[in-house]
Order: sequence, then C-alpha cells, then structure tokens
Amino acid sequence: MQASKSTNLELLMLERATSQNTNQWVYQLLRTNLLCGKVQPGLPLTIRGVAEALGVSPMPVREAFHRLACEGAVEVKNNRRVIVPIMTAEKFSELCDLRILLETHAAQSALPYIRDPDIVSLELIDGKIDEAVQEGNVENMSLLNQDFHRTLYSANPFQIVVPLIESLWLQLGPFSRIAISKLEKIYIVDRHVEAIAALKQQNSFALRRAIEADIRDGIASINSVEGIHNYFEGVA
Amino acid sequence: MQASKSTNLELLMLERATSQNTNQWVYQLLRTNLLCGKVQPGLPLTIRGVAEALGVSPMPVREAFHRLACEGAVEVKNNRRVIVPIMTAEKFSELCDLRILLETHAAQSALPYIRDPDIVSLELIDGKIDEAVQEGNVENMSLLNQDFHRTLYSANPFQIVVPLIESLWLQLGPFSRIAISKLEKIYIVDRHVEAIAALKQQNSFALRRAIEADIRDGIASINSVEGIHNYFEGVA
DNA sequence: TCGAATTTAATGTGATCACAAACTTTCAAT
DNA sequence: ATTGAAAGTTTGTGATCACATTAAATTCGA
Repeated sequence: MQASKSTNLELLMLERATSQNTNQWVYQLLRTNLLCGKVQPGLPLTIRGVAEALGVSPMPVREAFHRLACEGAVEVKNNRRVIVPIMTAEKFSELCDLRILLETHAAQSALPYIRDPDIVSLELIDGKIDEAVQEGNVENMSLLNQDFHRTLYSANPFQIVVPLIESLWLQLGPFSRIAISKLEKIYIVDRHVEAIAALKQQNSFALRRAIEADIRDGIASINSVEGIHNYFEGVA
Repeated sequence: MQASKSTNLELLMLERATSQNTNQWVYQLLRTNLLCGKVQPGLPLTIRGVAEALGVSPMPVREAFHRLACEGAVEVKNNRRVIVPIMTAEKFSELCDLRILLETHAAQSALPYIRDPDIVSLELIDGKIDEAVQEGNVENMSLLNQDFHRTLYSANPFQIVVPLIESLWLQLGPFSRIAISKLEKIYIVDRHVEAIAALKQQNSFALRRAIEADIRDGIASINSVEGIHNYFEGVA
C-alpha cells in the first residue's frame, strides 16, 4: 500500500497530445518540469515513483531518464540512483559562458532567415512574457522566455544548435528557479524588444548585443540574490 | 529462420567491460560505430536487427536508439523508422562552424588545467594516430583523433562542453568516413604537434589557432574529395 | 500484363515479470 | 548505548509478450 518513497514529487502536468505516444509524453513532461525548474536540485527520482505519479508503466519513465541523463538534465549516480544535479559555481559559470557563445551564434545564423511572420510570433511571445511577469508566474516566465529564444534561433531551417542550447537550459533550469524565486522583484530591461528591433533592421551586431545582454541580465539577477552561493553544492 | 532484413549490418565489435551493463555496452558500441563512420548515412536500423546482431534482447537496443536520437546521431523518421541521417551541405557547414566555435572555447578553457601528465597522454595518442595513418586504419584514425581532442578538453574538470562537442562528432561521423575513404592520400600538417607546443607554452592564442587549423584542415580535406557533393542528400 | 486491394510479415511500443544489486531496518552482541 | 551483521525492502535491469501500426508480398480484377 505504501506509495513509492521517492519524496513528495510535485510535477507540472501537461496535456497529452493525441499524436504523441507515452514515451514522448513522459519525456516532454519531465523535460518541461526541469526546464522551468519545477523540480529542485538534489531531488532523487525513481523510475517507479514517477511512473506511479504519472499513471504509466515504468518503461517510458526509464527511457525518459536515460535520455535526460545524456542531455545532462539529470545525473545518474554510481549507485545508479537518478537525481536532479546540484549546481556548482564552476558549472554555473561555464554554462553561462556557453549560453552566450552558442546563443549569439544561433541568433546571428538565424537573422538572414527572419521574415515578418517570425517577428509577429516573437512579439506575441514577448507579450505573453509580460503577462506572466505581472502574474508572477515563474514557471511560465521561464518557459516563455525559452520559447522566445527557441523561436528566434529556429528561424534558420538548417540550424543544428538548438538542441545543444536546450541542453544548457536543462542544466540551468532547476538552479535558476531557486534563484528567481528568491528575487524580491524582477527588474527588466526588455532586451527582447531590443532584439526584435535589431531583427527588423537586419542589424547583426545589434542582435548579438541584445541577446548577450539578455543572457547577462539573467545571470546578473541570479547573482544578485542574497546568499545564492549557499545553493551551490552544499545541499544536503 | 530468416534473419532480420535490416540490411547487411557490419558493426565494429567492442569488448564488453565487466563493469558495464548491457545498456551501456550496446550504447557505446553503436556510438563508436557512428563516431568512426562504420555505418553509412541512410542505413536503416531496426531494433530487432541490431539486437540479433549483438545477441541481446531488443530492450537495450531500443534505449540506445532513443538516446542516440536525442544526440542527433540517428534520425527517427515519421514512420518511426530509424536511420543514420543523411548529410546536407547546409548541415555540414553549420556543424563545422559549431565545431570551431565550441572546440576553440573548450581548448582555451582547458588550458589553465593542463599539467605534464596531460601532455604525455596527448603525445601518446598523437603517436598512435601516426601508426593508424601509416596502417591506413581509417576507423582508428577517427577514433584516436577524437580521443586527442576529448583528452585535451577534459583536462578542465568543470567542463560541460564535451558532450555537446561529441554530439557534433556523432553527426559528422558517418559522412566524414565516406569522404575520408575517398581521399587518395591523407596529407597532414600535424596541428596536434602545434597544439601541444601551445599547451607547453601556455599560449592561449596559439592553442586556439592550432585547434581551429586542425578542424579546418579536416574540413578542407573532405571538401577536396572529388564529387563529394554527390553524397549530400541525394543518396538513394 | 499491369495496377489496386487484400493479406501477410515485420516493427516499434508499452506492460509485466524475474532477478540482482543497493539501501533500510531490525536485532543481537559487545 | 553503540556497533555489527542479517533479514527485508526498494530499485534498476533485461527479457518476454501482446498489441497496434506500418511495410511488404500476394492475389485478384480489368
């Protein structure tokens, strides 16, 4: 009768699209929860625990774990226990460097392919972000922000880099969520508006600057959190 | 009695380390075969086919396929058929750009952590590469070359980037193999030696230049292959 | 003889099960 | 009370199976 001991697992539920099979649904659901930081670093995950929580057999969960592990989204310990990785200062620094490196490249590669409908989409997303900010909906803020960036980079039909970037987001997600939740208020210089302006002007340099500033702003606000360094490494 | 029709599948076999379980063994084996290009683009892969070839149940193969798919190493078609992806000119160009971007970054990030034993390891690997070149062993050439780069970048204990780079290698592997096999003779300016020299001097700029040159040499030799463009996209 | 429809085979998916490794708890001995 | 081993539980792994979907082969009709 006792449910799986895999701690109290709170997951953001997602509708299961009719087209996607159980594998994909479970994977997407876990992925989304990691991206928006719904699960906290250090949280142990068990196959049977998640399977019960989702009402599926252990099989799709097992596969999802392995896929997420190879993206660095979860960590398989020597004991073959799976946990949400714990952030270190060095990892955080490296992840931020790589975000800037890859995302500025992705933005510039996408620029020649940007058309008016793309810009409309981006402005739509940016509007939704404002709503999420006003509502204080942190999960949506994260997910929509990622949506903005992904939409921009994906304008390049030959892009290879988005999956790499998403891997970085996955590794940053749970930690970032902690930091953001501790932010008193979220001050925003809307770099997205700057980016959209650069797109309209086909100004590659301004685009790079806007994207880099956007990322750096996010990093800065995380670093500004009082006592954030306590969340590096030392979690029980 | 009829064996699985998944074409004539020739795989480079790997010893199964006592420590690794079936999952890991199958994954590593397929991964290595993709990295060194032992399997050719467009080749359809079936779970049961590979499982029979390896003498394991379909389960570990299924998991390996999904993991490789999320690394971009294999492609899951709409019919949920799995094939080795076919290269396009645009993908190739983008993959090369990303290699330079990420690997020069990785090298420079690793530089401060390089110690004498690391250099010894690199020189050892470089020696083995020369052997492989003289033997004309293309698989070993690829694998050892990757080994050299991976060893260099991994000197940084906080590196995040190696899995991203390996994803690029995986996508380039099968295509590169075709190109290399068509090369009359392999001319080599040994950029590895230049890189090692830069490491010894702790010369960050020279290191970046050597790594970039090494990658560009590889690209150039692929592009120099007569009629290589026929292997873009149009494979039956 | 060729093409469309039906049948047959093959394939991926997801669930269940048996097993071994790892972790917890229990209990006795110092 | 503390330490140690042993029993019990939980967990990941890998194999097998039933089912739905898709590809291939065969058959039937024009």
